[in-house]
Amino acid sequence: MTDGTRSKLMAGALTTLVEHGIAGASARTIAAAAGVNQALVFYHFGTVDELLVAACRHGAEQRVAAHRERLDEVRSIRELLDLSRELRAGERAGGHVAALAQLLAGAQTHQRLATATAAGLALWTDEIEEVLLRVLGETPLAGLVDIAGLAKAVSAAFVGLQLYEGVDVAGADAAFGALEQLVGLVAAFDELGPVTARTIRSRLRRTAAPAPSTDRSDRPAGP
Amino acid sequence: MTDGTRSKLMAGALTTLVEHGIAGASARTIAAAAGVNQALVFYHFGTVDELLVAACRHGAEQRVAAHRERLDEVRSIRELLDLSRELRAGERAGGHVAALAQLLAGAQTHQRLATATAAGLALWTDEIEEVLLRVLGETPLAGLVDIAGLAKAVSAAFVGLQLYEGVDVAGADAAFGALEQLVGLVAAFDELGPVTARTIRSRLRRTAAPAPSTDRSDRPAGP
DNA sequence: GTCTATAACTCGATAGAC
DNA sequence: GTCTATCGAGTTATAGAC
Repeated sequence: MTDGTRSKLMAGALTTLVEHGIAGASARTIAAAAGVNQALVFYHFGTVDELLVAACRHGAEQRVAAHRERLDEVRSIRELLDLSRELRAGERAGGHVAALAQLLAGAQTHQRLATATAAGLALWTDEIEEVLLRVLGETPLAGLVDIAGLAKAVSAAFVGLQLYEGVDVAGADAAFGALEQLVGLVAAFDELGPVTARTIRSRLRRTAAPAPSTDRSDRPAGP
Repeated sequence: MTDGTRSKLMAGALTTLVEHGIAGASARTIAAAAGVNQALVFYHFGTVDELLVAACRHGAEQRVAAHRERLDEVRSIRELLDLSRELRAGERAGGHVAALAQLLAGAQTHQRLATATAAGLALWTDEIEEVLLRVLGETPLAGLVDIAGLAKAVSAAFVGLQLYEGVDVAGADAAFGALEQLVGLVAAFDELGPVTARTIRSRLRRTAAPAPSTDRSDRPAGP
């Protein structure tokens, strides 16, 4: 299951993206990382880009599947905070988001990669949306912000923070810290008595944003 | 001022990053975009990487300077929301954040670029931090979250959202929309009577996050 | 399926004329 | 400072032996 030249090449592609970036992801470096002959890239995938597309799909499915159980048992904002810390710690070792970031950078000027990365990211946003709905569903926030949009924002922001961490570790720590404080506030807000929450909710609703949309007209699109 | 081969090359480098990505930013393509001879890249900058470093620095300084006036006159969360919409609209045309995103992707595996992009990003985070301090200073939020960290998070998240927009425009719209609703809530919160705000503040303080740090031990660092 | 060999090309970088 | 010409290395991709 972990073997087979195709799998080795896809895994090699992902590690190459992390170690050499999208600019260094050539058929030769990938094949070297996979421990197979360079010509096999073209035999199995036709082009390097197609290998990257396959690797993106494969990697995203694998990672989401690996975390699904853990995601499904999140029931509160506090637990969500714990999980996000775990995910970040695991990411330091595995570098899966780092690979996605490189693919996303390459996708900006490459139609074929764009649809692939959009699909890969969608796997994450769908999962995150479910969790957010479960966790924020009973919160005053639920009626006031578009949870589906928020899930997308969270995914995209995480990629940006991952890139930032690559050039300024201390800065990224501070950034994550501030966001944790922010989420902690929402949790505290949630833990206020239901009466207080109801009061705040009605007062906010009077002054605040437009009603959240329930549209479903999203998904992929090329540049 | 806009002329001189050096300037043309730096401008050419930035447009090349947007149009061909970091993977396609070669001396030849950059020189073509700048309308000058390929050998001049090496005469003026020694290597392509050094040109990218210079372009990063030049571009960031130029963009921050171009927006400083506008940033300095932001006095409320609502105005901040308006400005962020303007910035995003301008970005669609100019692609300056898109270039930064490509540099950041390249920086993940390139020490020299890492310090340059970290410095470029720091120009933005410093500016954003000032604005956030001015706007959130009197808000209950000020004592509860680290504003410096929040500024870094905002910058990094914006880069991530820019990359996301490159592969899913509708998704990015939804993401930005949700974030606007969220910020709108903070604004509404801010506009509640001071008495209500005080009550909420004290209640939150009891259950919520740790005290914000005032540390200054951040800035650049290589991978 | 996997290997070697190689064609056709682009890359960074330099030498040298002007 | 700017140009042409070019070297050597690395690139995608294919042909053909095994």
